Amino acid sequence: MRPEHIHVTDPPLNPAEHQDCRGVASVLSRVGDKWSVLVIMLLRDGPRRFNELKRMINGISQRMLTLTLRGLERDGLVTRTVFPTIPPRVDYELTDLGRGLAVPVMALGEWAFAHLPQIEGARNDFDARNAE
Amino acid sequence: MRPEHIHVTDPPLNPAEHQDCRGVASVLSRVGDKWSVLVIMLLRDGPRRFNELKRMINGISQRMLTLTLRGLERDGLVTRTVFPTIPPRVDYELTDLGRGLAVPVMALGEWAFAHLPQIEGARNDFDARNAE
DNA sequence: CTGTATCCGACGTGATACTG
DNA sequence: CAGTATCACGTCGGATACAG
Repeated sequence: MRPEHIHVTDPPLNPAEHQDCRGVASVLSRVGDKWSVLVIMLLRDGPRRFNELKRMINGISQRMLTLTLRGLERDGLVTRTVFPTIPPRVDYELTDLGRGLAVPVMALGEWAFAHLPQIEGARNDFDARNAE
Repeated sequence: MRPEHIHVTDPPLNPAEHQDCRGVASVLSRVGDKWSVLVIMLLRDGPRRFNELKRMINGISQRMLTLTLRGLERDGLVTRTVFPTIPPRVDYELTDLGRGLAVPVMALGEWAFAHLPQIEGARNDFDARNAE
């Protein structure tokens, strides 16, 4: 979920750029992980409770939802507010940063959705050629 | 990406939408993997040979470069052309599809770059609070 | 030069059981 | 309800050796 050391081009890269590269990669890897984007999209409509999210994402385990939300919270993309009631209630809500991230992610998602046929076609062709 | 194609709500989800969701996720996961985006960015300036890429991405193993390029080729994002010379020469080049993907990926990358300070700040705060 | 084959450790993910 | 703890398994990525 959080790959460090990403890449190091030879001489033409100063330490500052190197840091940036790793940082950007860490954000990209968050987008690529299995549940984060899904959670962000669900939170765009407003705050949600833990089990509410769990039910909406049919198929996620309690453990992975917790880990995903912790990761998003750590990056400042989501806030976690606990209501000290019984039974306990915890709301998760997108921060401004999280809503900002949602914009380019949506663009990427829409591109993916629009070109899914092409990509899946290419995969089928490739697999067919490879199977010969 | 439209919400209805992202989340997997419980009853209100037909098989077709579910397929779309998985497809989009597979594209997102490609963006999140360790080397693919980097390779795509390097290929934006034109075709490159295998070892040329390997040298540019100091730190990638031969194995991972091969696997990454195969994956990109399979998805129709990159073409692989072999020159039957001695020694052999193989050129990799972005397809139109690949160049198209580069656009939203760049947007995401620029957002990440611009907000890196905020994200890293949030991480530090979170880790500091957690360390208490 | 451009790969493939193999081994291995690290990590991500899920299932299950337990707690405040 | 909202987690934490533990285990088990599969995949990912790197190192190395070898091949066409």
